[in-house]
Formats: sequence, structure tokens, C-alpha cells
Amino acid sequence: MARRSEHSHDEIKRMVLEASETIISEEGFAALTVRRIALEIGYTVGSIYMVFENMADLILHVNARTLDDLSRALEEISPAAGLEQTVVDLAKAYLNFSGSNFNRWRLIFEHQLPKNAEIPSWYQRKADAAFYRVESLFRQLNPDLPEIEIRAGARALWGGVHGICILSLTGKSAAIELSDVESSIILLVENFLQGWKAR
Amino acid sequence: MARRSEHSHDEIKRMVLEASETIISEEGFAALTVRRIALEIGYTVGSIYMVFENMADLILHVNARTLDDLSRALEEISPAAGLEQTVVDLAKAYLNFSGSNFNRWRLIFEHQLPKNAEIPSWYQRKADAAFYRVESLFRQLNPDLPEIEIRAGARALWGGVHGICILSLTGKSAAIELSDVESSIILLVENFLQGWKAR
DNA sequence: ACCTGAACACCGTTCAAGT
DNA sequence: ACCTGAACACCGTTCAAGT
Repeated sequence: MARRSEHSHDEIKRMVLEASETIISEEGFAALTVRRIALEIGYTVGSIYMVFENMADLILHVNARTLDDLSRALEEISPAAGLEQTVVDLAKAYLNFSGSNFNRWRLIFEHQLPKNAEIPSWYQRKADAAFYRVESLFRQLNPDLPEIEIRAGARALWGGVHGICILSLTGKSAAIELSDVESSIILLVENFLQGWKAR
Repeated sequence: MARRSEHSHDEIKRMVLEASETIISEEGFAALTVRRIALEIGYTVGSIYMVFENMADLILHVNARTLDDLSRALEEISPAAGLEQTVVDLAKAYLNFSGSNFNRWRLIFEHQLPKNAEIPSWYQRKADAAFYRVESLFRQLNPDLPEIEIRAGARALWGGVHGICILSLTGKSAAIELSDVESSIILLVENFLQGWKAR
């Protein structure tokens, strides 16, 4: 034991992240422990601290990958006939992603960084990237509005879509069918845009 | 020690809940441990298991009290001139509550019950109660709509309000002023209702 | 240099033993 | 009967020691 050098640090990093994602997805965040990850990748606890500062740092990187996956899922949505329909399609894709990657998706919003920690800018950029499609659609939707209002509108609606996903998927408001959630989202998006266009 | 009988079980229960709320509010959920609660109320760890099944049960009761406080805060909002304005006022009150009771409010949505646990019906009723005002306003707003659509509309909008609160308060989308969040909420509510009325 | 694994200071939960 | 507190099986994190 010791001095194995079978994998580079980058490789170990990737192994840790992939193992973490599997554990989170299959058993939930509570099941994620250093010892468990170590077992899964065939190293010992200490090794994980070679490639990540601590658990918080590890989770930040797990979340970064989830944000990348989310951005990719939204980028894959091709523009529909109308701008409004594209917004609806994006919202559906967001719901779909949050449903299929529920535990990983939750973690993005639930994990609070230790006390006075700053969000690193490379992470913030990934978070903003997931917003990009919606924001640019809002710009096309109402090109004459000042940039700040466009961003506010996109943020308001997207916050709304997010909230419906959260409330329904965490099942706090009675048993709701997924099809009903989709209806709620379409309801929100269409009614909001109805009002928005009239500005 | 032992056999103190200074407090009834109901009193100890209340002491545990109040100590828990203080710890959560001031230091966050991560600081809540049985040992810490025991220290705070002047009993030992074992005592807490006399009055609550386990930590999950304790948190459920903490959340129940938060839901009660939230319902009360919303009930205090008196009807404004128009129905629309009342919805806006309720949304503002919701934002205000989530801001002033951030850590307690977060916990309602973040705490996932152990694997196959059911949400008790007494708890579900409290969760529904917080929805009541919004739902009845939607009924007044559009009395001819079938009940199921009214509920869907209320849920869609309230999910939206909730989402904006979450996204802005957890600060995942850049630094946002609280006044801007209020603007976002007003934006969402007004635009949504604009579309909703036209149904 | 790379990695181990024992050690430390914590957790939640239980339950025999004290009064 | 009421409550204690030691014991158990876990945590995250560190770091001297092995190869």
C-alpha cells in the first residue's frame, strides 16, 4: 500500500465526482460520506483530501457538473415556431431535468457554503450560463425594453418555473401528478408572457 | 440527578422546540444537534428522546410551528382595495416572512423525511392552511372556473412566488437587492394575473 | 511523492442503572 | 417513573508513518 500512482490526481478527481454523483442520485445526499466514496473508488479517506479541500469543496464541484448538465439540456432545446413556445419548451425541459436528476438538482440549491465563504466566480459563471437561453429569449421578446428590465422579467419567470418544480417534486403540497406540474408550468409561463407582451 | 420532575413532558417538548428554533434561526440548521439542544434546556440527550421519536420527528414539529407562524403572518394581511392588490400584498408578506425567518423557512422545504415515511395528515393540514388565503382569492378572482383550475392557478402562481424567494435569498443568481426581489415578485404576480383574468 | 489508516473531536440513538 | 450518561456505530478531517 501507499505510493500506488495508478491514477493521476485529475483521474482521481473525476472518479470521486462520478462516484459522488451515483451515490447522490441513487441514495440521496445523506448517503454521501467520504468513507463511502473512498470505498467506491478503491482508495482511502485521506486520498479524497488530496484532490478536494473538504466536503464542501467536493459538493461545489458536484454542483458545477450538475449545472453543466442542466445548461446542456437547455441548449439542446431547438427554437420552436414562436418565441413563446420556445420559452414553454425550455420550462418543460427544466422540469424534466429536475425530475430526472432530482437529488442532484436539489443539492444545487440546498447546499449552503460554510459561513463566510464566497461563491467562486467560475461557479457563478456556470450558474449564469443555465439562465442564458431564457434571458436571450426575453430580449428577443421585447427588444425595446431596457436591459435591466429584461433581466428582471426573465428572472421572475424562471424563479417561478423553479418554484413550481420545487414545490411539486418535494411533494409538500399533496400528491400531484407530473402531468399536472407540467400544466402548472405552462399555465404560469403563458399567463406571465400574456401580461409581459402587453408592456 | 434523575427523577427531577421539574417539568411536564409537554413543557419539555415546548422547551426543546423553542431552543431548536433559536439555534436554527441564529446559527443555521447545521448547528442543531441533540447535545446542543440538551445543553440549552438544561437536560441531557436522553431526555429529548422522551418527548420526540428522533431528530426527524423533532424537525417535523419545528417545521409545523414555522408553518403556523407563516399562516398567521398571511392571515394578518387585510384585504386591499382590489383582489389583485391583495394577492400582491400576500406575496410581499410571503417574501417578508421568508426573509425574516430565512433559516426556519428553508428547513420546511429542505428537510426530507426518512426514506419511506409518510407526511402525517396533521402536518399536511398545516401546509395546506398556508395556501388557503391565496386559493380563496383565486376563487373570488374567477368564480366561474372549475375548482380544479382555480387550485392549479393558485398553485402555479404561489409556486412562482416561492421560487423567486428561494433563488434570490439563497443568492445563487448574483447579488440581488431585496427591493429588486420585491419588484420581481410584483412583476410575476401582476403579469400572471393579467393573463389569468383574460381566461 | 503518494497514499494509508489510526487518531481526534464530533454526530444520533439506545438503554442499563441510578434516585 | 423520570432522567442520566456511558456505550455504540457512525461522521469529517488531519497527519505521522510506511513504501
